[in-house]
Amino acid sequence: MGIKGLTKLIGDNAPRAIKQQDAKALFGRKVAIDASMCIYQLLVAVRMGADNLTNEDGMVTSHLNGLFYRTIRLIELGIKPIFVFDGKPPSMKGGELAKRAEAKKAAEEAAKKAEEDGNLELAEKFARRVNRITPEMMAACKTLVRAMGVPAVEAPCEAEAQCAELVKHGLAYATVSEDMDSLTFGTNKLVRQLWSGVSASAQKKGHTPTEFSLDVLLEDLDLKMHEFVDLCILCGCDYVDGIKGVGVVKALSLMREHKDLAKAVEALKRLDRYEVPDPYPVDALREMFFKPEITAAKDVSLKWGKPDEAAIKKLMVEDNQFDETKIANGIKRLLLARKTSNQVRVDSFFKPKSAPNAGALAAKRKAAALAAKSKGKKRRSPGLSKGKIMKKGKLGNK
DNA sequence: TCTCTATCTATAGACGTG
DNA sequence: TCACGTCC
DNA sequence: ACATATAGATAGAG
Repeated sequence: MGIKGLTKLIGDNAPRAIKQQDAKALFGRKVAIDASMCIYQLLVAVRMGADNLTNEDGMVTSHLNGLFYRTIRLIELGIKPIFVFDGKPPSMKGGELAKRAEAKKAAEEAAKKAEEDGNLELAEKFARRVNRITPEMMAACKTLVRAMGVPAVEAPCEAEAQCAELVKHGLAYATVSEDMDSLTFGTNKLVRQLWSGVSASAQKKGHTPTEFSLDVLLEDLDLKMHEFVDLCILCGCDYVDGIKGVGVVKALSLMREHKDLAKAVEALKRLDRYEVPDPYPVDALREMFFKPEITAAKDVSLKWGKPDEAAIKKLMVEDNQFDETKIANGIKRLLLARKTSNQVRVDSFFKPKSAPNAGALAAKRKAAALAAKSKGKKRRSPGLSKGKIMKKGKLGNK
């Protein structure tokens, strides 16, 4: 998912656009969270052996557990979350890409894909995915966060695109997701791995939230937004496969040369050692990022209210058999934390920490090696302790 | 030899307890 | 503080 | 979604 190799491209060519910082740096900020991604993560991770946690009816509840505690922690950190939920899957992901762009070739393409199991596989995966996370599960998540006094936004289509809309219009400071195509959708700030810096247990693992800045990245890559979107498509995205032999580096140089996806693709087609997906509907692909189906920011209202204690208990304890004492404790924490979150952010308080530049990946590795040797006690960067702790963890697991 | 891509492989949540 | 077991 | 997705490491192509 996302854009193939984009993280590396940014790390190598626009390291200024990447900042590693403590979750505390988001104090007082509103953040638009890609709820589906968050829920997927929880479903994967929270299990007893092979099975998820379930209620007495056998319905999965792993995601509720995580969502409950994560929301509490965010509020405790003074961060104002907005959970944004996916709507219907975009038509282009269902293999209908061609249908919209070149209706004639749709059938042909489907057949071809069945043979070489390119996009079709992706489509199947997507369908399976939708089946596993039931509408009831999503509904329960919305009920929970709303009961906790946190807004839940239902996107008409992709949550990523909706998050970007909220950020573009100042309703949120950043999108929280692991998916790099948030940037392609035009969010100016993207925070990845937020959860690493949120829960007490995750913080120990040494990971830090990473903030990407679109404006800086465009400046340092010397690309206009539309050229950046073209670049992302060329690298391979959710809507079209990449081209074999063309990675981020080649894609960037192609964009530098041609300044235009259509021209770059034409150039590749002329060299017959590249297999360009056919059809390659440039305009329709661009439209997926520039005109995604979203609810306009002006039609979205966000309210952070007082937790509805009874509603939380009904959902968690009565309907899903969570431990009453634990839930009560959580609610207590939530109520207490609300005082903190009502404080106003004072920007001057948050000095730009000159973060250990997450950027130049190669440089980082070198630095780590060097640091290991000299053991100088400069700033204790998360990167340093990370290595240690992770090694320990690895041994412990085995 | 070097740069870039393709391929392989390890890892995965949050909390309380002892 | 860490590693582990449990959460539903 | 541990019957997967991702990122970092490394092998290998050009």
